[in-house]
Order: sequence, then C-alpha cells, then structure tokens
Amino acid sequence: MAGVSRKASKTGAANATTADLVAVLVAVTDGEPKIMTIANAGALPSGPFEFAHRSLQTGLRAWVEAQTGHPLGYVEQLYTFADRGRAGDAKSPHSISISYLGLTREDKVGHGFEAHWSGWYEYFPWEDQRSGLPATLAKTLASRLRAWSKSAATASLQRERWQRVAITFGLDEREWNEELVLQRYELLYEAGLVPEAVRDGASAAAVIPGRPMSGDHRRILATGIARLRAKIKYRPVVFELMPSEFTLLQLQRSVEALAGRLVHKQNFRRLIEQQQLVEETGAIAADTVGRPAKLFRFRHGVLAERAVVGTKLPLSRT
Amino acid sequence: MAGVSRKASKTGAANATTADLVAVLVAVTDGEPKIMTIANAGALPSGPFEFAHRSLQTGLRAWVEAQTGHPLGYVEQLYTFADRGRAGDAKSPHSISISYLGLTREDKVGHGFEAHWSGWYEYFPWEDQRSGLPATLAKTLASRLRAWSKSAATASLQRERWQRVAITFGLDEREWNEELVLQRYELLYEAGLVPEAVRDGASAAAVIPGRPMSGDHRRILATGIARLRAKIKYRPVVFELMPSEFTLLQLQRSVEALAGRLVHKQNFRRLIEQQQLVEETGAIAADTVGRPAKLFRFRHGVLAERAVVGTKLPLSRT
DNA sequence: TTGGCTTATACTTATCCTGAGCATAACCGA
DNA sequence: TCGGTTATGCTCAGGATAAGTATAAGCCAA
Repeated sequence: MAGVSRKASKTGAANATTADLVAVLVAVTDGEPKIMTIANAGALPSGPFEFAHRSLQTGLRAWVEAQTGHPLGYVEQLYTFADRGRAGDAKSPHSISISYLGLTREDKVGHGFEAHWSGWYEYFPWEDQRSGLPATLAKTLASRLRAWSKSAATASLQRERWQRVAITFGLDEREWNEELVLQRYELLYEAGLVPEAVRDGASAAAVIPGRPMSGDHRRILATGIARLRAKIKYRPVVFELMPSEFTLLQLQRSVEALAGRLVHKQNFRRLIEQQQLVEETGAIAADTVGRPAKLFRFRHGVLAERAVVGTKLPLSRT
Repeated sequence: MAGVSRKASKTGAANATTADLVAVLVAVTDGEPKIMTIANAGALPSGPFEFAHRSLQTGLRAWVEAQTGHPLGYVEQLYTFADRGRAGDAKSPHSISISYLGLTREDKVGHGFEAHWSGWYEYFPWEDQRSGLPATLAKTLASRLRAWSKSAATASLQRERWQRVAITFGLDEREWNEELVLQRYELLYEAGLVPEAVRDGASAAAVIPGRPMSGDHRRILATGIARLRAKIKYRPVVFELMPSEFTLLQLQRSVEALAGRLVHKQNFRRLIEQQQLVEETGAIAADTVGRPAKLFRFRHGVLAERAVVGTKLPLSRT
C-alpha cells in the first residue's frame, strides 16, 4: 500500500486528467428558484481549473465574480464527477468535474454579461409539488415507471424495481420526500425516460417532460437541488437568497420554492422566531394586498453565536 | 460565459492536473475507532486515479479491494481538495485529491497486505470526550487557544477569535459539539498549534499533542470523522462496522466510540428498537460479565423499506 | 447458599417539540 | 359597511426526548 502511494507521486504525468469547475448558481426571484445557465439554457456555467488560488473554493468565487461582475454569497462544494459520457473511452484522459453550489440574488448580476437565469423546475417538472403535479404529468410518470418495473426479467426483480419507484416518487400511499432529487433523476435515467439516457445509448423509450442538459449537467443540478433542500432545514442559508428586508411570507415563499412543498404558515413563523433568526426593521411592507406585514432582516449575529447542528443521539449529560 | 465553457474544452491540455484518490477507511474494534494508514501511520492510503471505471466510486472500491483483499462495505465521497502545501507554487501542475470515506471491519483485511490500523484519537486526542479530556490536555488546549486569541491585533479581533474558539471547543459554558471536527482542526492549524502548520510555514509556536500526517491527510481525516459523526445520526451506517451479531451494548459502545461521547443507555435502546433497525437472533451473548444480553442482527430490510431523511420544515399535509 | 457486583431490560415522569386549527387584527375596494 | 385578503396571536393534542427508578439475571467470593 505504501508502495502504491509512492508510485503515485513518481508517475505524476501518467495519471494526467483535465479538471473543470461546474457551478450550480441559485437565486430565487418572485417565489421561483432559478439557476444560471449558458449555451441557450442547455448547460451549467463551467470553466477550466487553472487558477493559482489557495483553494478550489476561492478559485470558483473569483471566477464567478469575474464572469458575473458580482460577489458570490454562500459557496459550498457539491461533488466530483467523472463524466459519465466519456468514461467508456478508456484511452482518453479522464475528465473530472468538480461541482459547486452557490447562492446569490438574480439582481446582483451586472449588465454586459451573458448570463441567463432559468427556472429550475423547467429541468425537473416533477420536483414542484407545491400545488400537486399536473394530472397529465403525474399519470405519464406513474405509467412509464410502472412499465419499466414490469419490464424486469423476473417477478422478484419487478417487485424490487417497483418498491424503489414507490419510495423515491412517493407512490402507493408513501410520503413524498423532497430530498430525493438525485435518486429520482438517476432512476429516470436508468429507466431510459430522460433524453440524456437515450443520448448515452439507451433504447429510445418514450421520454418524459423536462428539459435536458449537455453532459452530466442535469445530474449535477439534481445534486445541487438535493443538497440545498437538505441544507435549508438545519442551516440559515435561505437568507442568502433574500433581499436585505423581507416579510415573513416572502421568506416562506422562498423556502417553499426551494423545497417544492408548501409549509404551514403559523408553524413556519414560530420556527423562525423561536430560533431568533430575524429581527424587525421597524418598517412595514408597502403596496400589498391584505393586512400589511412587518419587514424583517436576517440577524447575521446568529452565524457567529451558534454552530447549529442537530443531534439525534440520546446524549448523556453527565 | 458560454465562451469560457467552449474555451475550456479546446484547451484541455493546458489545464492538466494530477488527481489522486485518498481513502479514509474506518473500522471499530473493541470500542475504538481505527483508520487504515500507510507510511508508518503517517499517511492515509492513496493512489493515482487511473482507472477505466464508470465512476470514481467503483474505482475506489476496486482499488481498495485489490489492496486489502476484501470488499468494502459502505463508500461515500468526502471532498475534493487542492493540496494546501503545493498550492503556493503556481507554475507546477495542480494536484487534486479526491477523498472518500469507507466503512469496513478490521478483521476483514486479508493477510499478506501491509495495511495498518491506527486509532483515530491518536491524531485527534481532543476529540475523545467519552470520559472527559485528560486534565493536562484540557489545560494546554485552553491556554494555548487563549494565547492565540490574545495575540490578535485589536480588542475586537481578540473577542472574535475567542468567540470562535469557545464555540468550536465548547468553552465558556457552551456545549461540546462533536461534529465540528474539521473546524477544530482548522482553527488549530490557523493558530499554529499543529505540526503541519509549522511545516507549512507558521512560526514554530508550542505545538499540542496529536500525531501529524503528511500533506493534507489529517485535514482529510478530520473531514471524514466529521461526516461519519453526522451520518450516524440519520442513517443506519454503524452496522457496517459491526459484526453480524452483536449486543445492544456493543452497538452503543461503537456509536460512542465514533461520536466521542457517551449516550444514555435506556434511551439509546428505545431509539434503536422503535426504528426497528435490529431483530433478535435468538442467541445469547456468551462469556460476559453480568446478566447475559440478547444478540441482535441488523435488519437489512430497512434500507429497502425506508428512505430515512429527517424533516425540520413545518410541512403542510393538506 | 447468600450477598454483592455487573449488566440487561422494563417502566415512569416531566418537558419540549410538532402538526393542526381557531380567532382576531389590519388593510383594501366595492 | 361588508367581503376578501393577509398578518399575527393563541390553544391543544400527540409524540418524541431526557432522565431516572425498578426489577431481572447472570457471576463470584465469602
């Protein structure tokens, strides 16, 4: 084992690869989650990894700022992929994509840049469960997935497939789990129901709605959405997507947009207030219908005060 | 932006890098967490990324199996680092480390391989809070950290530093948070209190106990421990580290070993049982002191039945 | 054989958190 | 002034959690 390690550093040239950074840049505008896209909304922004920065993180930050003309709020690494498409070709140098999740606001993008923002549910229509799925989409999905299950060789494999479908898509009385974005996409890919699968060699089955992307980008996007949906539950990252002042309903709408689900209004407020995440600005929202709401701002102090992580272990206090 | 993307694929040769896989392989033996090490316990096993596999994951799996002679249970990607040490040299090709967390059992390692297992608390003595810290270590840590806080330029910077110290190390009446492994290591690095910092150019301050590793490896290990400590709370991954049959106390000891904290016995059992994670084998533990305990086994079925993810959003059911 | 030590396992209790709903307040426009 | 709309305060039941008490079942030494 030690030998392997030493060999690795000696033969550096032999394992040369190309590395790219891929960014999932998210904003929420008018209660809709958006992502920055290029190539006519068919790809995520990406660039070569050729920075002289201390870390990948600052490299991405610098690159995005150079491209968009505006600083990036929250950044976190997502995942490192070996491109699925080119992997079959064992002779070519491997291509690695290091993906990042970044949170900003749409209005922060400077002018003169050719960035586009696309609603993320264009790529994953089934992920928006805020008002249930459109009946036609729900039916299409269910029937195609059932057909795929049935196409397995043995009865037990068929049952296995359907159980997986039911869990990831919340069928058969099961609950919808909004965090399983990646699992759902990968299942659809496996079932040959997305254009990328057909492109990569699957038999051209009937494809379901949802705009494809080039390369692995839709998979990377799914990873980003899943991560963000998990993160908003235990870290106050939504505020990176909000204007400096907002009403509690606006905040709620943003969370709902990201989660793809509706939340209980009063309980949502209780949650926010008891965690002391926000403070009143004193101002009142203007030009609204109904009773005017108080404006709040994020209490940046909480980030310094707390290191919020939830415990599920029955820790002993003694 | 689209231009940048296109340029990236054209100049593939220009952004060549070397990529290595680094593995944090964990086992728990006799209530002590161990990691596989090489180079006289001074480095994590690592190898070049030169596999013709479909994914990085299977690449790592194959490599570990070849090296240790045994299959790997659970595998997950940790993080991709640009090596901190070599980053200053902007001319050299960048080196990227893609790190993975893997769970096995020590006895699974075949013979004839030169793998070594080291207790992970050798590298992070302060992370074992099961029986409190040894008084001397606690004192050394606190005083060195306070000195570092005091060495800041202004009073406000000093306060800021100390608040960070207090939060990450649970000082000043704050609670210890076992998940902040990486934050603690990085703070110690920043404060120049670990050998790696001195090696990388920090002034040779008084260094605290804890065995160093080459390169970024101790940072990668910290990332792995943190990830595992978080994961055991919401996914049944501990069982990958257990023998096929075990008592509830053994299970508890393993969890405690990983978390570095003690848990409440009765509540721990209730938690395990109500989640239906285990089932009785019918057998009884032999050669023990005290009342003999029932033996249990992991119910592998739960993995298929559930997609356990916790919700903290006040979701609306209507 | 019995008392003491150790661990296993069953119950109890108080408290907090969560989901859900009711009620009232404050604004607008017809 | 009434109806529509959103804001905000409050209650209530059920479940989860933290912590402790009590009893069971082995072993060993006196």
